[in-house]
Amino acid sequence: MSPRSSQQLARMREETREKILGTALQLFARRGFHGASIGEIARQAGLSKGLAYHYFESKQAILEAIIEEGFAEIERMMTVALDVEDPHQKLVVLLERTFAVTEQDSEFWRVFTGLILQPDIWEGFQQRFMKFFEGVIGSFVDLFASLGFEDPRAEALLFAATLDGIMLHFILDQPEYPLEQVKNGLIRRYQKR
Amino acid sequence: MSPRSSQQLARMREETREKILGTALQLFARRGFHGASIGEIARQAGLSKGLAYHYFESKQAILEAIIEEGFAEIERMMTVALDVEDPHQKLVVLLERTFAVTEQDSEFWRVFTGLILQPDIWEGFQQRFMKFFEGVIGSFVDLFASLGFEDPRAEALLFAATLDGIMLHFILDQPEYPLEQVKNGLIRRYQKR
Amino acid sequence: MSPRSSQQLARMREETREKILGTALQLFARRGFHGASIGEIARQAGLSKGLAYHYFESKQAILEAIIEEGFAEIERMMTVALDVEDPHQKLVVLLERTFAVTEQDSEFWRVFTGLILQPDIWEGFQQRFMKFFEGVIGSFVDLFASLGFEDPRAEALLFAATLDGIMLHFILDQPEYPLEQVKNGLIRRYQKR
Amino acid sequence: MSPRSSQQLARMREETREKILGTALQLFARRGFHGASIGEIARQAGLSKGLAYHYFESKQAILEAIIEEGFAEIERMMTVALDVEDPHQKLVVLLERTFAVTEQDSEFWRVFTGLILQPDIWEGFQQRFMKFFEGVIGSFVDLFASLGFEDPRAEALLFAATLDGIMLHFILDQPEYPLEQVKNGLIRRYQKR
DNA sequence: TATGAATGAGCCTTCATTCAT
DNA sequence: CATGAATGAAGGCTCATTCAT
Repeated sequence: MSPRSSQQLARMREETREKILGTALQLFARRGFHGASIGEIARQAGLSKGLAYHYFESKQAILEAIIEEGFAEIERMMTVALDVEDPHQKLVVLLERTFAVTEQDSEFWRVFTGLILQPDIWEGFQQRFMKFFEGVIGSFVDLFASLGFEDPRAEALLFAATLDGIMLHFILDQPEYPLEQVKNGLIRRYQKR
Repeated sequence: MSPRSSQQLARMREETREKILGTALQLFARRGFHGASIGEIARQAGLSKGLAYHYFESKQAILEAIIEEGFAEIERMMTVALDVEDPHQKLVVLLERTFAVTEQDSEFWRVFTGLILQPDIWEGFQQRFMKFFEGVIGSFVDLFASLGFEDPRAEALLFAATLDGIMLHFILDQPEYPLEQVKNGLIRRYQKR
Repeated sequence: MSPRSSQQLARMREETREKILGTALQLFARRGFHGASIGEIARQAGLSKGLAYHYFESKQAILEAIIEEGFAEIERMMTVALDVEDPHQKLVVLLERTFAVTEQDSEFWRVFTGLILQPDIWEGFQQRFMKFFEGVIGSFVDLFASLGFEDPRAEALLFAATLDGIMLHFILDQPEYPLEQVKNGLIRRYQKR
Repeated sequence: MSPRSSQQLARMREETREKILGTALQLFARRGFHGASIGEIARQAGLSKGLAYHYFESKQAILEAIIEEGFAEIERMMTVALDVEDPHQKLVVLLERTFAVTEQDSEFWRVFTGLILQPDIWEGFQQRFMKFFEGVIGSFVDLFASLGFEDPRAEALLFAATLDGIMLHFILDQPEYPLEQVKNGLIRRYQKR
């Protein structure tokens, strides 16, 4: 009733929500969306199935929230790179941020990549993220243009593919993958010029 | 032994088998392994659920057959690249074959990538393919060594990531993705030296 | 913890559980374990198939619960006989109890005997009951020893066989079988001495 | 075409028939009627499913043939006992024959006992065998009457129960069960008088 | 907010049986 | 006589979702 207790309540709600989301992310990553069950998510999150449905109206809604929050964090982390003026510096910051995100949210990327590969599920998300990807490619093109590349679009596509390929390999090899070494290799490649 | 001409029988069996495998590939690609049902596969392949089980002992076995056949074809297509002596030429042939395989079997790659991302299902396949991937990376390292790279291992990792990233992007954008342009960009990059 | 009165809940659970077990016992008795289906059990018990699986994790588990509960009751009923000191009196009490159990739980005995005859299913239960049977035979041997039989082991085996044979015949002929008359015949046989 | 070859053919038919029946008996004994499948029977008998259906029109028919043949053999073996005049001698021969049959056809008895316990399947057989059982009990009554028992019917029931109980125990303990010892115990019991 | 009983559809799989050859 | 491809009906089991409390 008091503002204090309602604040506490809101915090608890938020904690439960995050608990569900975190557990679901783990299980989606391990078994895929169809392979993970709400029952297991609830049990592992330490709450009842019914309660899970108080927080999310469906399994699909849980997935949507995961993707939404994942992208919110990614955008948060990447905005830093946009402020850098010097193109060489910008590329370095961009790489550093990208690798940091990759490393930090590897479970999210696993789910996200799996999702994107499944037309049936991805369909509902597609439109929401189209602009995002186009924006990324666009800023890559601008970057490589200002770095003086002959064919900045081709280079941007290669660059994007390389980043996603690294992410994929990192997800799969996880603790063994030499992310740092690969990052430095990339930085060197674009500094040499 | 058999009252039916055994040749005719074998052909029928092979046709039905391929029909099941092809349909399953499509549906696994569209909905993922867990999302696709044997019922739908059978219906779309024009046969009864029971018959599908006459040909494959489980859903898992269908997936295994798909992966097995897919890799058989890939190995068939890639062996050509191994015969080329000149390193620059070899890299070009390698790229050409890789892109051809990517284009030809994009549905297979979609399923395969989705599979690799799902620890639960992948587990059973892992061992079978470990050697294959290690072999690929190994031959990439050799190639870049003979091309005179300072750190051929780092370059090989980047190269592999780039190829897989391109494959991923191609799968996702399919008819729009400028595969040819990207391929030429890559060839140019390694020819400049 | 629970929003429902937990007492009420426990009672409901127990009632549903017993309903399932009772119906399953009937159907296992009528059609055998493999011949009875969960669907039919559920329908006849007035609940959904899904709910049956909420209470028991498998058909096998239902059977196990039936056997477990059956034996619990039998042990409860037979312990009385153990307290009797005088051997003649003990044998009479033993017979009386045995025949009472036979009559009361004839459906259970039908299922149990069917089970014991099917190596595939019985396998999983064997160990659990070995000690029980050995104990029974052992106490029969002691009894006939204290009754002064020359070869108490041989007599115990015959006695056990007779009891099980009577049980079998009673199960099969049910309302017509002259259980009382047979019991008296047995008592007379061992009193004559 | 020649009488010789048609005889051969008949013998082959008979052999195949017996092969199916024998294999089915084994599997029914191990898994029960519902638990054994025609597919497994055919495979284990070394022939095709289709061929099995040339010999028996249904799974039920196989079971019927097993029971029919089993009883034919039992009747064949038991007729010897009927010729004996002296009651004491007759009882001994009867016991010896019974135990021989038990030992020789234990798999059959396992199936038969399991069958008799399952009202649903047994129903169809009941009438066919009612006379047989009544006849057996009747001859037991006569026997014990001529042996001078006060209540020959009660003794006959006990005797029958003992025999069936021994059979049950023998089936279950198989190689360990001291059949010989038990048989001698029984003979002694009835000789003492 | 929180629980867990309850449902019903659907999934993988098995199997008795039929039939073209 | 003999084969095995083919079917269709269950059967055991799972699971997203709802709902009374």
